[in-house]
Amino acid sequence: MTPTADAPRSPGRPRSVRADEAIIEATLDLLAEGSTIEALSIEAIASRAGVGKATIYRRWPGKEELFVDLLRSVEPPDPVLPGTSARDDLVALLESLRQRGLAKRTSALLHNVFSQMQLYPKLWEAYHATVIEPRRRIGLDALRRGVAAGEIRADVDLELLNDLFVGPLLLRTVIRPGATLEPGLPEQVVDAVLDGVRPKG
Amino acid sequence: MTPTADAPRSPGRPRSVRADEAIIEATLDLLAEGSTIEALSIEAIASRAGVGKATIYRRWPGKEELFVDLLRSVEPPDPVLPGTSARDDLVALLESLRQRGLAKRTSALLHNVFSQMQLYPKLWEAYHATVIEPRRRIGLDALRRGVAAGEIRADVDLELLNDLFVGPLLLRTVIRPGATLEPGLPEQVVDAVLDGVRPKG
Amino acid sequence: MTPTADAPRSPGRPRSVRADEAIIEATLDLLAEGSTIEALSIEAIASRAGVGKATIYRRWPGKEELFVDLLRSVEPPDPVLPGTSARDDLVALLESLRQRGLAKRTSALLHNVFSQMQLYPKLWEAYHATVIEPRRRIGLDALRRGVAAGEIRADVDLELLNDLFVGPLLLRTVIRPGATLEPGLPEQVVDAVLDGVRPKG
Amino acid sequence: MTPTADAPRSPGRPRSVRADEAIIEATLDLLAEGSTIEALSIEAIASRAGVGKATIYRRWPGKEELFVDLLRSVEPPDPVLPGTSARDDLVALLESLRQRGLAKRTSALLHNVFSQMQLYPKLWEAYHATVIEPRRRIGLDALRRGVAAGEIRADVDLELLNDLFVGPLLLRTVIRPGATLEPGLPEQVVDAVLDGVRPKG
DNA sequence: TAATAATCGAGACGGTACGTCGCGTCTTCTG
DNA sequence: CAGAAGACGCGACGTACCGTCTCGATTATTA
Repeated sequence: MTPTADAPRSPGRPRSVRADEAIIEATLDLLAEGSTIEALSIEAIASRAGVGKATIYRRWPGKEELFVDLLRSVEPPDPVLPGTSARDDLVALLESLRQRGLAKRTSALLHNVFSQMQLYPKLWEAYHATVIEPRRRIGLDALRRGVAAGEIRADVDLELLNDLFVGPLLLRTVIRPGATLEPGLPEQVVDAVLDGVRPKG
Repeated sequence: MTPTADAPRSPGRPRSVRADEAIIEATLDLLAEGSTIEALSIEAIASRAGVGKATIYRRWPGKEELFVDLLRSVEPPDPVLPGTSARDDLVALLESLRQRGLAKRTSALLHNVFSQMQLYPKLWEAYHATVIEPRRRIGLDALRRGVAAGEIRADVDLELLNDLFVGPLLLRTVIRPGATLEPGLPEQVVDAVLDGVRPKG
Repeated sequence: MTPTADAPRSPGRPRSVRADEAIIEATLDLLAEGSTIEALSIEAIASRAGVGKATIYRRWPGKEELFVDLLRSVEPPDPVLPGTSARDDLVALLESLRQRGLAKRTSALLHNVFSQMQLYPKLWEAYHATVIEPRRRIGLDALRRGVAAGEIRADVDLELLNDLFVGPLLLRTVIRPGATLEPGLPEQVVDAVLDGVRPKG
Repeated sequence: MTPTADAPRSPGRPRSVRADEAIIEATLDLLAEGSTIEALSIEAIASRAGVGKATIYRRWPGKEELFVDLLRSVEPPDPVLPGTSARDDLVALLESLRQRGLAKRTSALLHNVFSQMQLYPKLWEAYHATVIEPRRRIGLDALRRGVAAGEIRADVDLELLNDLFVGPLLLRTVIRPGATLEPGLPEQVVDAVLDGVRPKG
């Protein structure tokens, strides 16, 4: 993950750890001060970090890659599912989404970067591949187990079903920031989708 | 809405409607050709539109404001619901969302602009108030009629239910822009949420 | 000379004399405030004069032509030569040059415009044709009369001779602006060139 | 003189000498092609020189300062006088003036830049001190030797006499560009001023 | 211990786009 | 008609960053 991963030890002066830290620190500082990604120039980072521009480019190909590393470092770990039932797994999954949504709202940095991420294709793709997709896969696995266990109908498109569960949370977090993310939300969503909303009988 | 809204008629030559259109058209063209917003320079728009840069800056303070107007200009009109049943209404509502997602241009634009807008609270609020909220209200009304008609359980949170229907479509359009939006999707979503996904019996 | 010269009286609303005056006045004001010709935009003149730009362009094709009129209005009249002798005529001619040189030094406007004139070919040519050339012709005529009267050798190139007389004055006025232009200068120059500077006998 | 004068060696990549030369060369080219100074944009110079605009602005604050340096760079070296006689010295001096006037580039440049310079007193003074004054001094020395050798009357104001010799050449070069600067001109001027133009006897 | 080699801060390089200003022309409405 | 007002397409302004490229000066490892 970090740019100074262990290598076969090459000759010459090694990369400065102080520079690594100074770059990261300067970037976080500038983001915390409210800079947009667009306004956050490599030149500004280098200047703030007291570092040459080339020192940054030596570590990352561009702005976006730097942010990918930055984002991954603050992303919470994948949720661990209880495995007791499909319902429990789905609730746990949505709960972790909810927690992140809450964190996102409290962390200026996260909010700042998240909302701009889609403008930077490489950044978005990297985030998609390393964060969103794995988590989607976890959800699909849980659904498959649910089908196998007879908890979920076998004739439903699981991709769609997954979106059915995740959609509302993501909508409230990303599309409609400010919406409520109250504690019971995951259960509500899961039960509504599992049971349907037609009157019984 | 448009920059040349009706005014008390100021002196001097009036803004050219042809220029208005040329700018909008050029921007949509460039976006449709795959330009990201950050790669979409005012200079390129002006050149493509056959218009001076100042003519653009005379209308909008910057790129962001231009995109908000653009967004509104491509926004399809509110859907007309058949009113035959809650299911039909919801399908019609989601179908209009799907159509919007399909329009390649519109989708690229939505995808690009949505996040940017969140950085400008007032602009986001304006868009929210004039586009998102009315449509949400239409959905909520349909759901209320469904409850009254006995098609939907009375004990469900309608706000949440609305998100349940809309979430998947928005997720696929905005969050996961490459995802499929096949013709039957609205029906699938509506039926899945109405019926639930537990095995029958 | 003025833009509103007498004409065959055309139909429609006549040119406003107030506008004429306002334009001239505004230009002189701006020059007096120290604006360079370059910084003196038509836009600034129009704004200062409370006049539309088209009103200026209706009178003069461009900036330079406006200045030509302005310059001519402050240029002293051609000198009247006594005609008593070639020497007297030349002294009178150079005296008028000297007077203008003195005026140029005292008038910020003249100094300002003169020193920039050469940058504006049309302005310079117009000035050359209407001011410099006629005065040169007057000098040449005086020289020819001197030759005819036997005061000046017949084998001298009169064009060159004229430059010999005028050169020093122009040099001190234009090229070396701080140089002295003391009262007796014209006589000194004329006598030196007429008599030569070799020791007598 | 050049913008890259010897300095205590500052950190960072040093200014490119190739860029220096390319800028100077491009400007001279454009001037030689007949561009007026006002038509000579920094953008055109940069483009012609294959250089970024910033590279020019890094060296000179603006157009004016660039031209001063240019002027000095094309200024021919001070003439070497034969010393055989005052007449020979003066002819040599004027010949060097004539040569300078003939160089098409230099002439165009001189004509264009001279006046501009007068608007910037310090720049003018610098040019005066380093170019004009030394050359004037050379002329004055030659005249003094002429007086000492009995070639020139002792009662003439040498300052004025110098202007008498130099004036015509400068007039034709700077004030009346396009005038003839034929080969024999220096001799003609020197002889005319030395001998006077009154009929002999 | 010396040579070698990759690093460091610094800053110049050729570019692209920025947002502004003025050009000279062209509408619009008002006198 | 001419007036002012001001928008139009155009092109240059001077600035900010881009990502790359020298510089002289440090550090390490290898010989």
